[in-house]
Amino acid sequence: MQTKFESKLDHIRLHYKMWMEDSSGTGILGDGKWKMLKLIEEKGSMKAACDELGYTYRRTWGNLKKIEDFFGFPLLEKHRGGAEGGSTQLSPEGKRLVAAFDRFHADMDMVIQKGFFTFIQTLRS
Amino acid sequence: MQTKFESKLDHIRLHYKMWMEDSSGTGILGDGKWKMLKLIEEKGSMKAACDELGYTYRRTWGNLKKIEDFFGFPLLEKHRGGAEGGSTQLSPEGKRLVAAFDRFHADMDMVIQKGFFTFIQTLRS
DNA sequence: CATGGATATGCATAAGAAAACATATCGTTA
DNA sequence: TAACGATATGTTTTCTTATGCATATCCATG
Repeated sequence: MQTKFESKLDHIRLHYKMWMEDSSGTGILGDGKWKMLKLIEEKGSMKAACDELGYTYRRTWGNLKKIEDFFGFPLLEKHRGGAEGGSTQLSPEGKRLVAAFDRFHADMDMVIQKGFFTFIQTLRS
Repeated sequence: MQTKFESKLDHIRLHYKMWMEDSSGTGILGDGKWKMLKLIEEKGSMKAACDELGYTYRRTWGNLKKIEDFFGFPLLEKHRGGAEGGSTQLSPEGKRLVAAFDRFHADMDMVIQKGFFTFIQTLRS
């Protein structure tokens, strides 16, 4: 055993969250909404996406409204009625936003894991 | 105006949190405890640090206990009694842990800000 | 050896977020 | 044109987590 920390280091798991707020502190985009937007696009439906992620429709609807309220234009194209009851997909802007965050998130995943590895090594030696 | 996003981009602020958990999901170290540990060392007292950060002593005490319970050795050297009532400072292990997290956090601050800048630029062009 | 002020810790309460519940609306299709 | 299923949104309940409160303990110093 090198340092007192040694025996515990393997049991430490890193987590992180990134999110964006407007100047009043309202949450605009974070991991939760990001995943939700992606899944909505995949499923073609808010309800289906909520069911899969285990979120309540009510909450999701409110959260997504915040983003659109902030930007002032829709990120989602929602349709009501029809045989399927309705459907939802990303607007072109929604797609752009998600794609940008995809990239950002992928980059950060990489550097943060690397930084964490260094952190653990520091405590080890 | 280049894209629909343009007028809002200046009002978006990035936030992030990093924290570590043990395998049962108990929070070990994160921004809150990290800042608290640093301030305790600076002030030489848990109470003084809590007052400055606006945290309740009760909560802080409980949070710090979790870390020490996880590691199984003290990160703080606490002293009760005396003219000053008591005092607290970091143990050598506490200092090591804080120093390692300092470095980690500084590195991440840099890359995340850089990544965020790129994210905004992506939406701008 | 009495005092003061910080540490130590249980417990009761309040605040805030999420879940649950309830209903209305919409519009395509059978 | 009746019905179905998803979107839309207000209201209530639940739960987690922080806060507040109370009280005990400790011990260098005057």
